[in-house]
Amino acid sequence: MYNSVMDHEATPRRRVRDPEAHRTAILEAARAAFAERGYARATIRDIARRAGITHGLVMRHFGSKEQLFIAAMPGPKDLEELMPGPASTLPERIARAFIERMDRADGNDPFIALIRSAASDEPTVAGLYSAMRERSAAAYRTVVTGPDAEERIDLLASQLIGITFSRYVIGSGPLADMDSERLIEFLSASLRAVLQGPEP
Amino acid sequence: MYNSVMDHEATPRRRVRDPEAHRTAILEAARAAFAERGYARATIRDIARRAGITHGLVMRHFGSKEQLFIAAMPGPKDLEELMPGPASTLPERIARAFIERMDRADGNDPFIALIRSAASDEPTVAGLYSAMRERSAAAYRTVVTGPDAEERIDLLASQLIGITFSRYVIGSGPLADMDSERLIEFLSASLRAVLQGPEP
DNA sequence: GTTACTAATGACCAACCGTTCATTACCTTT
DNA sequence: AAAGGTAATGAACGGTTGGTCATTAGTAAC
Repeated sequence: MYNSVMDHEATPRRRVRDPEAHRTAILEAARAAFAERGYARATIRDIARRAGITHGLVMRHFGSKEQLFIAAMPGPKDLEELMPGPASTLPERIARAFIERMDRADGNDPFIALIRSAASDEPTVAGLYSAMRERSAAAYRTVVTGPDAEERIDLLASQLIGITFSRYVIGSGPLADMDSERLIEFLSASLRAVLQGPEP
Repeated sequence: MYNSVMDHEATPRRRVRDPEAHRTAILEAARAAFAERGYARATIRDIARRAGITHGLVMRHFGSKEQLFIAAMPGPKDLEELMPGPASTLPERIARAFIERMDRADGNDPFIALIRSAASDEPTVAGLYSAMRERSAAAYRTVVTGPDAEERIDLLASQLIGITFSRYVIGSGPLADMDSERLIEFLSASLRAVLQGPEP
């Protein structure tokens, strides 16, 4: 009477006792679920289903949905990989590092999962963008000079954010289908314009 | 026993009979709620509370949450305003039209509300970006020529998307604080680089 | 074979959601 | 003043969610 939904299966589930394997399976399933549905719409029951276990076990391993999200998502290290430190030939290096890393990432990549999750949850999206911007600033502050350096760096980050959504979040259309090398060329030209500033 | 949540108030609510005023109040409240919490997390009860009426009345006026969302959000006209048709001096006109329109918009602007909603809901974000891209293509296809015109247009759209998130969704940091005129100059230079393509 | 430990299960709960609908109160028309 | 129409209310419902917990079943040690 209380719960009209079947929360059980017809035949009792065969028990597999393997906590470590289950833990990693949950993390993988969580990344996929958060990426597909976003944090708010992803459910623990769905994550458990993907991992081939019950939702009670997910709670046992990670305590709460939020702790599971934190455990599944990447830390600052991944951002460092995306935007490596100062380089002499700036635009090309920045463009190449970003595009090549993102193009290589598969569906289970934690950074891709974070970006897709961010598209569905407000606190997450704010955190992601501030992280990307802060990382851009930390990486390029020493090589981007001038009185408006901070603004140029922010414009740089905004370009990366725009590419990210068009190519990796939506995942279809001309930009998504574009060859990596040509995209890097275009992005380099565009970043150079931003870093050099508006010249007549 | 069935519903443990209080769905009523202690003293009966004083009834105000004004369907038109209520309708517009609901639409305003809906834009605010969707912008703040995203489509999925926004609730009809909260929208009704903001509008000063009951959630039953929201259902009466708009039938369902989805229909309310559609009614509250802007149509293609707003995108036309954001990205006007072909112009001779492309980058400057594109940059100016976009930035000036967005900077002018207040918190209740339907387009701002749509963008903020998109940051919290997956179907919405996909719809928004495809709309922005299609509008970019329709607006600039006749003036952007060459074999890779579609890709350049898509890159243009991605830059607008990136600026949108950094400046208008997050709303803080160097790019958000930047003077409109300087931003237009920077964006023009960046768009020119994309539209002209990578030249050595 | 028995015991002890704990991984794993699944029934249950409280809260909240969108939606429905009988009831009520306001306003206009007679 | 009575009636009719309908704007507005709020109780109820079915469904889903994150979280709890008593029970069960694998497994290793003795």
